[in-house]
Amino acid sequence: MKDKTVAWSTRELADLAGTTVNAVRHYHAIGLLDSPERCVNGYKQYRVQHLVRLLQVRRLVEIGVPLAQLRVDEKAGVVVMGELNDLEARVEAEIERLRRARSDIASIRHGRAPADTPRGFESLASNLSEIDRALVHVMTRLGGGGPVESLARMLAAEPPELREAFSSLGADASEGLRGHLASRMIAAGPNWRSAEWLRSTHPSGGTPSRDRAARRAMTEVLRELYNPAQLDVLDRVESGEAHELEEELSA
Amino acid sequence: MKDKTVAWSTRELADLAGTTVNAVRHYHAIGLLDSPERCVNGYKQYRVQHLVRLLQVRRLVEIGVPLAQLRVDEKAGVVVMGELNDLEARVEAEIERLRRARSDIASIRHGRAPADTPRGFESLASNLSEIDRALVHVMTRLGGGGPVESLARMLAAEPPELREAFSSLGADASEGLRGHLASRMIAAGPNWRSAEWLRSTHPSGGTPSRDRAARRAMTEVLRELYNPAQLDVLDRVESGEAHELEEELSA
DNA sequence: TTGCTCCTCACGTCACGTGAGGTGGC
DNA sequence: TTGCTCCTCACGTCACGTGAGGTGGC
Repeated sequence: MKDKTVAWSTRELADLAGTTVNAVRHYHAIGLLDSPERCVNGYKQYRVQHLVRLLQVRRLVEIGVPLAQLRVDEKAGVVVMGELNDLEARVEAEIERLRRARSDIASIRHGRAPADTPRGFESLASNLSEIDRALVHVMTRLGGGGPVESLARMLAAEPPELREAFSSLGADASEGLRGHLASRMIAAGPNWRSAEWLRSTHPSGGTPSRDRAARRAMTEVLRELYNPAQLDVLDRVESGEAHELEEELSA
Repeated sequence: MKDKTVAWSTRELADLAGTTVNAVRHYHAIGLLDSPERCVNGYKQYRVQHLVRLLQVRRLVEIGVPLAQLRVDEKAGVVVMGELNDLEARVEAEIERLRRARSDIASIRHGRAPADTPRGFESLASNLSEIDRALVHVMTRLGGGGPVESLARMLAAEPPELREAFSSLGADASEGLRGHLASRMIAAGPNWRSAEWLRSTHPSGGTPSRDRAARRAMTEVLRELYNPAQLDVLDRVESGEAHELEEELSA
């Protein structure tokens, strides 16, 4: 019979294995660690077998194996019930997700943009009104996370004084003012505040019903964010652009 | 007064924002999303303001901001209560952790090693007995995650037939057999089955009491894993090596 | 009447962490 | 007696997911 001169308490075992007493107790609760003998006062007396088992479990946890995939076999010890293949794929996917997050955070910090700025607009966001930012949020999302660069380019190309003029246009702006602003916006290039972008970037990004819902939502959002005069200007810009396109084609 | 011709149900809102109805309800529960008006039948009627708010929250969740750090201000919208600096550091640390995990998984798969093999032993583990693997587990952990290469080198240098001879040594092996095996092991190079490694790799890796506990644990583990004959051989190897060292020094 | 969508609780998940309340040896 | 360590429940965490049980319009 072996001597049993040395035994470890829960804390000692946890320290030796570089983990916590709560983790040890948790592994007992889910059956990954056998109950050790008790001292007269009820204290647990862990031995080498428990330390080895605990180290095996901890190592598997370290590489990301879910505890639910572990079984204990009397002779084989701890057995993993899943494929390392799948585990590696999950870890890989998670790394990719976090890499994107880190890159986005860095861009947001670098561009001094609001924390919720969508990807691709970090350097532009600080120049936008809250309303325009809200529209960008909606557009990028309704675009299905698709090509966001064309929208960013249009935004970057918009002259600041023109953006300011549009943003501050009163709901009761005169016919002349509206017409003038519309002409300036047509001359300045393509209009980004338009559901047109949705049609171009994802002609059929999802199911037809999803597309329809997205376009209807876009129209609703424009109607909510801008006042009647601004909406009128946007209408004129859109039909004006269409008119220009026609002229170009017939030329 | 604005027309209210269009409103979205919970599912429609969730679909537009690319999330789930449960997430939307959760944001209501923790006060991140205002309750919308209800239709006569009790159905929720979400509007543009809710969509914008939801998109802001989702974007912040995407980059990893904990929901507990979000507050809603009537005019400023969603406000982040933490530093992006800290967030970036946390994400960075998590990426590093997962990278190590991925790299370890790849090594384990490549070396066809058991899933719980400690880092650095992936290519050696398949040649070890369960008992030797258990010892490696304990040693790497008690070494405090320190320089594991010297141990791996000693293991790699051990001739397979010698390892086999030691592993299969019966508890009642004769004096002659034990002496012979000890000589062969001394000749083969430094002995890895020894608490000596602990002393060399971390002369003071933690507090003195932690060091003492680690060495005592190591001794206990050896006594549990190997039989009396094997332990006797290990003793002889250790004192023999000391003897050799002495001779070397006096020469 | 059947299916479909919506609603509101209440409880589950995952790997532990955090007290609460009590014991035992110095 | 005070401090310290150990013990066992029971409940908390985080961001939702999952039924259960009921309603309303076609």
